[in-house]
Amino acid sequence: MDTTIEQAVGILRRNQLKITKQRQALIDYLVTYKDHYVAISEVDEHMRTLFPGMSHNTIYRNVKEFETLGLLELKAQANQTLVKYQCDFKHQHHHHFICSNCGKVQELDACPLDAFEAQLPGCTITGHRIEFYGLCADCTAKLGASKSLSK
Amino acid sequence: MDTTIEQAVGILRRNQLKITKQRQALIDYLVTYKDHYVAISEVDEHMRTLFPGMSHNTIYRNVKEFETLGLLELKAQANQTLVKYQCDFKHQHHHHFICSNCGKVQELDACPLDAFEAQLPGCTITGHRIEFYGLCADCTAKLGASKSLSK
DNA sequence: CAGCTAAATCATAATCATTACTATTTAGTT
DNA sequence: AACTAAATAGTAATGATTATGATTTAGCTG
Ligand SMILES: [Mn+2]
Ligand SMILES: [Mn+2]
Ligand SMILES: [Zn+2]
Ligand SMILES: [Zn+2]
Repeated sequence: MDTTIEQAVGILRRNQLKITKQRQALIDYLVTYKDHYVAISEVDEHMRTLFPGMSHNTIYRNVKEFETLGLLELKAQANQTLVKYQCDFKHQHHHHFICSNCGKVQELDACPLDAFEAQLPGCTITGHRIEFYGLCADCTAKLGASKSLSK
Repeated sequence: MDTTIEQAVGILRRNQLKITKQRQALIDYLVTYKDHYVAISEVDEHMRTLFPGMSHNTIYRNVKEFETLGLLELKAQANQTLVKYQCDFKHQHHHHFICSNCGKVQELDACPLDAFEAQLPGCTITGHRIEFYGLCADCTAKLGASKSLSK
């Protein structure tokens, strides 16, 4: 039974990508944020403290490459791309609840795709994104349910 | 019975915003794209052909202001913000199907919020986003259902 | 209609995330 | 140990968005 990191390295290997110390460190770092989105600029900043002078290009390129391998999930935000380690490499279909306060991501199951398909006769549905936002149980307990937060 | 544009102008008026020719033109332009997302850079470009030398600042500021008024919907994309005229000013809750080929947006009803709420005990759900992507009926007919498109 | 004033716009430049490019280094192989 | 394609470094460009201070104008008042 491989660790999460060994799984990731295995994926790189299977795709004939070289295992560089920069990529190792990138994976290590992202795994520690496994269930949170991180701004890519923070990733950039972190990598450049580990490897002073590391090229922005390298960081951004690897993040994108890792996404196409299914290692990471990217999420466009205003003026920022967010990065999250992929919850499951088997790509089991699921959706997310994201805490607006602590950033924690929880997985949800059940997918209402079928219900919506019926409303789109003649269309070809190639994908969908379903996300819920709010306060996780911990943050609800701490902050109360009365906070007004971004949708 | 007001036209769509008169409704929009009424909203500006009710919020004590001045009706400038720039804002008029911005509304006019966006109404013609009523059911499509447009890249804000295209909006910028268009406005600056109508008003040569118009300040980027003015365009971006107004777009954002219009969003807070519920006139527009914004959508973060990698390196670009997309803009769409709000389908309905009454803010009836609904979700979207977006054609990856022609960009047309169709509204969907039914909302699976309840089903997911049950999976989040103790959490406070403040919002959600549900979007489907693919080919609309027209594009499916034209292009066939065999295209592989971005999720 | 002329005058007033806060709001809006202009004009210009700065910021900041992301990307481009080319020289150099290195992982993985033989 | 040598080889080579792939990866990285180093440097600068690009392009969307925002900042700032001067100028103009919409809407109001008399
Ligand atoms: Mn997940
Ligand atoms: Mn709509
Ligand atoms: Zn689904
Ligand atoms: Zn809903």
